[in-house]
Amino acid sequence: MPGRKASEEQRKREILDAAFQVAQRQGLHHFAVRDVAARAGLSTGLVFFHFKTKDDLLLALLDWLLETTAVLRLSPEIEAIASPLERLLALLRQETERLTREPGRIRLFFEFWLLGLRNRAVRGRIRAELARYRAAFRPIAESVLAAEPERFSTVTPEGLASVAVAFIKGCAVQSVIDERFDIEAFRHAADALVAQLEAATA
Amino acid sequence: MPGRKASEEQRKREILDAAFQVAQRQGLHHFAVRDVAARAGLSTGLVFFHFKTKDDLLLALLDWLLETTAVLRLSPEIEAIASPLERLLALLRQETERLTREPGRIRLFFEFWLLGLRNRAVRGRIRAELARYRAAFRPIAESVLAAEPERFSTVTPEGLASVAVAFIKGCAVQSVIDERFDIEAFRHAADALVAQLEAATA
DNA sequence: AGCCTCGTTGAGCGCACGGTCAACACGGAG
DNA sequence: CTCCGTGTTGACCGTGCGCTCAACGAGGCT
Repeated sequence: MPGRKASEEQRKREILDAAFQVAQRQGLHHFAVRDVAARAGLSTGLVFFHFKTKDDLLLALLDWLLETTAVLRLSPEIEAIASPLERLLALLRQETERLTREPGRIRLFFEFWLLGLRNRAVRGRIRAELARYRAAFRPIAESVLAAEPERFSTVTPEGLASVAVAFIKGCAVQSVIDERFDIEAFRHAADALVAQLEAATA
Repeated sequence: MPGRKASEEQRKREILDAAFQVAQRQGLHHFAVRDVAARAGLSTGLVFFHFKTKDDLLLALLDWLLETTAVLRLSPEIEAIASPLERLLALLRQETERLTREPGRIRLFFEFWLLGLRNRAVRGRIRAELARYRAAFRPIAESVLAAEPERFSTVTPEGLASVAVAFIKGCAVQSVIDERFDIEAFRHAADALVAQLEAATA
């Protein structure tokens, strides 16, 4: 008897924990509410009592993932770095390291990303997350563009920020599906390109 | 009566055409063999007669997608370009343009990519496709590294090629889910970075 | 004690879908 | 014409899953 009359918030956490484990093991494609309940040691009806529908549960899981995953958010330490280019390098290192440390969370993010193609609510959250991500690169982009305004006249800060995001997401696309993908080599190459930027802004 | 006793190859093409349409409309998540048969105007049993199982049908669809999609293959015209950096620009332009012209195929590729996380046969094909893709950038990467060997001593051609692939895939990750994503701005920013490379190799 | 609220249960309904199969139709070989 | 192989059909089965619901039980309030 795994506890009766638990508080609502506590129960929801238990269920979300179980949902996260099920989603990681089976993927969203084979994500079944029954399995979540079983893993949490609860009845299926109770899960539907707290989350009215499967879609609601998935949305709550996505919100929880985005809130608790530092992967896609900026840590305070990195936000404190003043130099834009050093922030760029720190972000790049943080994200590429997490690809090997927490592949499950990244995979789950991409599962939701794909789900967002067909589900409006999910799509909105993924879009917001990517926009937040790009916003973190805006200071870097602006300082780069300010260094050579005539050469980069047609380049927008948002465009440059989206390139930076593409670096990381594109690395994930390759590494998530291929454990032999050499992330270290990718990181070195990216560092070299940043060095090019430094030469241009200096 | 949509034709009886068609040749095996012809029937398979009809079924694959229908499968492609169903996959594009419903996504692989809701891909049902029944729907494929209905769209092709055939019975469900016949689909299973030509493709023993749903997985077989999906694999055949993936093979067909990779063969017929120039998105992920190099067109002969681009292969003919001698200058590595111009090839890079041509590839970049071709791929970013296709993101707006054929979003369905790119979406389907990513659906298979995700399916590959849990299906070994699919994973093998996706890995091979990404490897082929990186191989196309090897000449560019090698010429860049040869220009400044001491600065890029720790950078491998494969690593630099994977960065190039990340450019494109990372752009797709953002644009596929957000029709307001400004691909033109991304292209301009990427062009500017290539210009930096040119300055370094010159 | 009596009762009301509400967290909790698990059997069960309805449906969608993968896969099967007995029957059938058509064409060609003998 | 008969017979056989093969393309073709669609009803059907089994299963898995989203979701419901009647029933239960543990506090708390009067």
